Amino acid sequence: MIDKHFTPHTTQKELLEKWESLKAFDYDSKKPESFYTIIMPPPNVTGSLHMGHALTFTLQDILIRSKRKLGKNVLWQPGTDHAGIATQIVVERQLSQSGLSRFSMGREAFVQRIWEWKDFSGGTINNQLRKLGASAPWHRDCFTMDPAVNEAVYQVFNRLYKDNLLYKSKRLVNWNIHQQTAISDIEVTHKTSQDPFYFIRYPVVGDPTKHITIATTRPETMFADVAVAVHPEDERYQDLIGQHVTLPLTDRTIPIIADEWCKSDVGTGAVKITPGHDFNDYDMGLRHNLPMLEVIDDAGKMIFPAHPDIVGMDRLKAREKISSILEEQGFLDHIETITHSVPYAERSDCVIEPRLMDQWYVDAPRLAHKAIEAVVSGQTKFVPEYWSHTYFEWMRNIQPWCVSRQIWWGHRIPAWYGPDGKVFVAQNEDEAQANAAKHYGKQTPLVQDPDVLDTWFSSALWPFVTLGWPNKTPELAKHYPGDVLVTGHDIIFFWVARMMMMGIYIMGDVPFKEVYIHALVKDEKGQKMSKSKGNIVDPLDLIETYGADALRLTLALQAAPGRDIKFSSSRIEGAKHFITKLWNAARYSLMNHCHYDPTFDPQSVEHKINQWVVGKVEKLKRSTIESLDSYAFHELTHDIYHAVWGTFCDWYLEFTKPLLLDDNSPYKLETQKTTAWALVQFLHILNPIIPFVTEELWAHIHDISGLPNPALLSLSPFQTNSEKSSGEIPSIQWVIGFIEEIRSACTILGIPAGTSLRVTYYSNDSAEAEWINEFASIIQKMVRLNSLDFVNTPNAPFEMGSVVNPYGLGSIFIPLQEVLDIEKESARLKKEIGKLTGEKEQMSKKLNNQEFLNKAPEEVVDELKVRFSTATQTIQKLEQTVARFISSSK
RNA sequence: GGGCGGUUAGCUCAGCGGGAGAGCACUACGUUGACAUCGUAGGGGUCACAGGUUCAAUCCCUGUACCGCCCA
Repeated sequence: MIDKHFTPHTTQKELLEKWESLKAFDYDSKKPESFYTIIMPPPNVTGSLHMGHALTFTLQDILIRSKRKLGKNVLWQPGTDHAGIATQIVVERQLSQSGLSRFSMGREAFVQRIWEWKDFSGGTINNQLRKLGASAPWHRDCFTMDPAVNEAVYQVFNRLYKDNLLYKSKRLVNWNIHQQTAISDIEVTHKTSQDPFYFIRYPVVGDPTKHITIATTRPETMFADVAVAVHPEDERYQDLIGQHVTLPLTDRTIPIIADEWCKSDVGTGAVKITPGHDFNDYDMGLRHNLPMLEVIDDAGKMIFPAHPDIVGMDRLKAREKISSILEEQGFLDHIETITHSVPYAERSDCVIEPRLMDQWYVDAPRLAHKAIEAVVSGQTKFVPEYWSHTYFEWMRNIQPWCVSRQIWWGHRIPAWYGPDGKVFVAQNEDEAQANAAKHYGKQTPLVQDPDVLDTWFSSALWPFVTLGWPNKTPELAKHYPGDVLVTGHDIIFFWVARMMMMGIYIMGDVPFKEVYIHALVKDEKGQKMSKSKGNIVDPLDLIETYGADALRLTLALQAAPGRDIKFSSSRIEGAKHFITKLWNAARYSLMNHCHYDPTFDPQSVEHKINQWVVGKVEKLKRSTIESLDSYAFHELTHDIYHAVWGTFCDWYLEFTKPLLLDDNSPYKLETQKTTAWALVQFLHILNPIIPFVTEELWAHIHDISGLPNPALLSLSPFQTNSEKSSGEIPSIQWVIGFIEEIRSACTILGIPAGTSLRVTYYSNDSAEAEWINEFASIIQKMVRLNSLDFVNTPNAPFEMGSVVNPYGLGSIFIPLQEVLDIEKESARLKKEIGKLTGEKEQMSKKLNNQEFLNKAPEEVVDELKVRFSTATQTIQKLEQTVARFISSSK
């Protein structure tokens, strides 16, 4: 017999080893020609598993395991990402502890150091995913910095360059001072902040009595001012537009210009224009053909032509200093406090400094066009659909994508420069040299661009480079486009959009047919989990404490579209209890020799209770597949949860106890086989969600049933019997209601548990007579009755101290003599009458409404009529009883 | 400022045109030969507010309030 409790630890360990040694989930392209593909969004190679990973990979694994069991040749392509800046930051921090920096080490040694770190910690996350139960073909693992991927990245870079979709340009970029690199728009976050708002007087040229007062949060950048702008309709400044002002502390004069962008109600309505250090000003500078000046260097320090007193200072320190200089010299009008938003670098938490620089850009607006079309036309669908709005919103306003990064960890840009700065973009250095020789007419030394590519550049190619592109591999032919990309909404811009653009550009087809966007995992209070808040829940701790199955089940139960998951321990405890329940149901079945017979035909069963459970299980199997196809993970899991706990454990197993205990029952063997069959079906359905415990039980069932060692449950096909849908079995539903009715009455009346009950059912309905007769022993057992009789008359007699409970077409009669508390019973009946009367009134209102009868569908009207008459009869019966109580007690 | 989502039982959330649901928590009873990580039953909700559409609205539409997220 199997143990009393499921022990996740041992099972997980054993099964992981078994799956590994059997190469259970390895990919074989020769398998059936019906494919199912998910490309794993690659996690950071040196990262470790967090709750977001746990959710996304659990959902993907549920899809993959389900499709595998439904007979598809599945490919769940694993892989990891080099995560340029993030990884470099980690290694730089390690170095700084021993007083080193990347600059002191030099590029080659530093990159070598990162590779060492990658080799050391690189397997971690994949191993953690294995612990979660992820059934990926790990032998196909890919890394974004693999030589093959590097080749592909270079090829795409070259192709984009030749097609004029990639170019180098001097523009304003988001400069990360700490990392000394440019970053893209979406790596910048804006934080609301309260800061001083400086009002500064700029004297008007030619009229010493006049000045224009501008307001700014960044006075230190004034030395790069090239204009003052006002709104063209701002009445205060009409006479000044076109005139010039002297830039305080300098002898430069700059024009006053008019531009619609200016907001008259912010500050004084006049704003200084610094195209070299502000994005809005940069755009205005282009519109008005203004020069662009710089006063801050790449380390955030002030440079010439700033005031000599602040040159060399950090820009934030310089701000205070220049404010006091302005005040001394009488230019500072006053200072207010303003609430505004300040751009920060997401990863290093420092204020972004917009700077003018040469960077490589991908012409995203041109690539976006087809990527938008693909979603409009439905080639790629978002689930839930509304996320497409977010996608469209971003794609339609997309800016050129800055892809160069001034860091060392990543794909070095395949561009080489000649002595005169002429650029040679090539697949490799040899090719660049050859081109240079052709260009210069002789061998010429070249220098490779020092920058690397944005990590997302390689991630964007992931859906096809992992399949072998640019080689024409069988995998590429079979698995592109993939079926679905599963990810969180925070990643739509990063992954989805870029994969779409690159997939369509390179492959001529979308990278996936559907994008399933799931929620984010938050803490118990709904706050984002973060290290600084200290509210991180570690999925590995949860696996340790509750088991991987419990974690997976918890996440799946809560994965309703559009809602974030608030994670709490009470939830995962509930999931663990479910697993225990399943385990015990199996244990009980095996104790009762419910041996599994693979040749058993569930459609052949004769006992109604067996027919009933077969019908329920078949229905569950069908709904499971439907839920899966619509990514309704929570629906799927809830359905199974209630089928196992409610239908199977609470009713079926209790119902069949008398059949199993009676050695003479002609239905004993059938019931044993049905029980085992149902259990095995549950294991099949549950396997994709909770793979460990189901696999373990599957082995036990085969073992105890005397069957040979079976194939893994995870690899055993799951079949549905869609055409044979067993109809409802009305008798069982009736009996369940009957039992509930008696139990409820007993509890409400406070009947002591041990009271011996002799129940009689009064009805003149022949079907009900049959059902009572058929299920008498089962009912007696489940409600613990001493006897259950049937009398073929519609009305139960009135007897003082007895309960008469209307049920079905008749009445349940329970003599209680001295045990019954008349007061309680009257109260119970009156409450019931009140409730029913309310319902009845509402129904009669509808039934008296001619328009309802005319316009409502027939079945709705019919159903209401039935409910109305039932309620009417029940009320009548209840009122009779109450009336008798009253008359008897007088 | 623009966009998206949310407001349903004490808590966390399903449902989304025709009888208000689940899990957890709570109360009472219960060691009936799988399970106390359990069983049985019970209490608890003008489905944010105001209009509208409809025979019928928690569900659709409009507006208001509050909460959250994204973008500028």
